[in-house]
Amino acid sequence: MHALAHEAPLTRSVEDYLKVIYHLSSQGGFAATSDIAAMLDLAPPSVSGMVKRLSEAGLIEHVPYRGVQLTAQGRRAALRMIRRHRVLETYLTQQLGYDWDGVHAEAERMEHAVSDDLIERMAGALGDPRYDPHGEPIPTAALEIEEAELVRLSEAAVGQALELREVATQDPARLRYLAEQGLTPGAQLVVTDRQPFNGPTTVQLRGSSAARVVGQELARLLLCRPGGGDGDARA
Amino acid sequence: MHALAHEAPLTRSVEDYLKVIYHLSSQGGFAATSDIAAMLDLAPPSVSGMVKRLSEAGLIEHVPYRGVQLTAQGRRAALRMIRRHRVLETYLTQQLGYDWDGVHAEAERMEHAVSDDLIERMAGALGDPRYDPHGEPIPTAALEIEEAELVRLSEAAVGQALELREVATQDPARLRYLAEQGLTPGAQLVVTDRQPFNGPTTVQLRGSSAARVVGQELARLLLCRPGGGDGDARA
DNA sequence: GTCGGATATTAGGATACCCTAAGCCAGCAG
DNA sequence: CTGCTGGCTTAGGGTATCCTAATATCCGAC
Repeated sequence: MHALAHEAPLTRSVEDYLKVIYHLSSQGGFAATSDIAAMLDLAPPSVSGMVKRLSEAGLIEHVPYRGVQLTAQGRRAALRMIRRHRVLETYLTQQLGYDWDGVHAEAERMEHAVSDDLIERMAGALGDPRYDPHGEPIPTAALEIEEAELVRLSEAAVGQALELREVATQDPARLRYLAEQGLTPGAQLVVTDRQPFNGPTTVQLRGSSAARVVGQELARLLLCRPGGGDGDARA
Repeated sequence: MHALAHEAPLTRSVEDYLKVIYHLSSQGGFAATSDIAAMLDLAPPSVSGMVKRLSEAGLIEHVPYRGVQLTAQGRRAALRMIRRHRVLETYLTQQLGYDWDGVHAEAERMEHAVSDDLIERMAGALGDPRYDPHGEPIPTAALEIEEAELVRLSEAAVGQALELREVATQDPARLRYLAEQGLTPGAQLVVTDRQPFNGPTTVQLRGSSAARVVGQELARLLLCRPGGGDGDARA
């Protein structure tokens, strides 16, 4: 009989913690408290305190001096916030004229305030979108999320054809620059060159037949699906 | 040199207090702390504490044992919240299919979370509406609000032609019932009868040629403009 | 003109969250 | 295998908001 069925509603802080823990632990297993602190711009002791509360609430598992991981319950709560955020970003962009680089902050505040009902209405009005403006997959209402096999542009082999799928930053300046370069989700590209020692990657943009040189920092943010759309791609 | 130009951003609680103080003091001069407590569903001492902070912040004037009034600054902050709330209600109703009786709670939460920019985008998308779904006037972006001369249906003279302008409640059950009766803003009506001793008012609905009997409690919520629309009305 | 009850305020405490400063632990350097 | 350093946690405060219980004030009834 569902032990903690009626949890108290989560506070804004808790929702934010869960979201960053989700992101930090999505690759490796544990999220370090100092990384959580850095992401939320808090002092590490504040995180230790919250970590205790979260693990008492059954939302995370804490291994002292190692880090934290989400429980199933915590993961659900995190995915719910991610769905909210991404639906909001998509709605604000498509319906209210926000730019993809300015929409993050607004969604960040709204995601704590709106009802699930509103989110579903927005999603419905948009035809249940599967990706947000940055190309990130939107969890379904049932909180299932697509786990795509994406490679960072910084690691793609020279000669490979790719489709740009995700731009993994919310920084407005970087987003604006990348958009100017035509590097938005859906862009078809071929890696034509990479300089050694973490040097820049050069890509050919299909459609515009233009070349772009992308430094390593930005190339790491560009998540691509191999075999982009045409050319020799077959697989 | 604008003394307190850069006030700290107001908290949600403060925003809520200012809004109810605005409503409570809009008629008479002072809002009583017990009335504020009742409206916000708080214990009176909590209000006393907040009242002290608000008056230190220059948002209200407090006369001990009498009540509070908004300062010019507090009034501006209250009107800003009222604009936000009413724009949100209008947007949610017109763009996302909310009913006029269900929209209040959603707007109540969102009004604390969204940016002014979003409010103006929503207002723009709606063509800068002047009234919300309940007929209440929406303050302009410059925070000017229409002060209409409205009479309560419960006090209108028998025989008078009226236009229903505002429905002064947010209670979903009452709103739903009134909508079923065709009593929504814009309805044209004529008072045909009133029973004594705070008895019900009977109105004739133009257009539907139907009669409605409205008890005193509800009739007090229906704010009307005299000389409704047609018939002998000329003024 | 004083008493009593309603209303308001002060006193004292709880919670959730944040911080800085001080102490603890794990694992690598030697 | 010992000691140091950096990351983590505990200790101790601070703010904002709420509460209950106790006290103060106002005002109409008599």
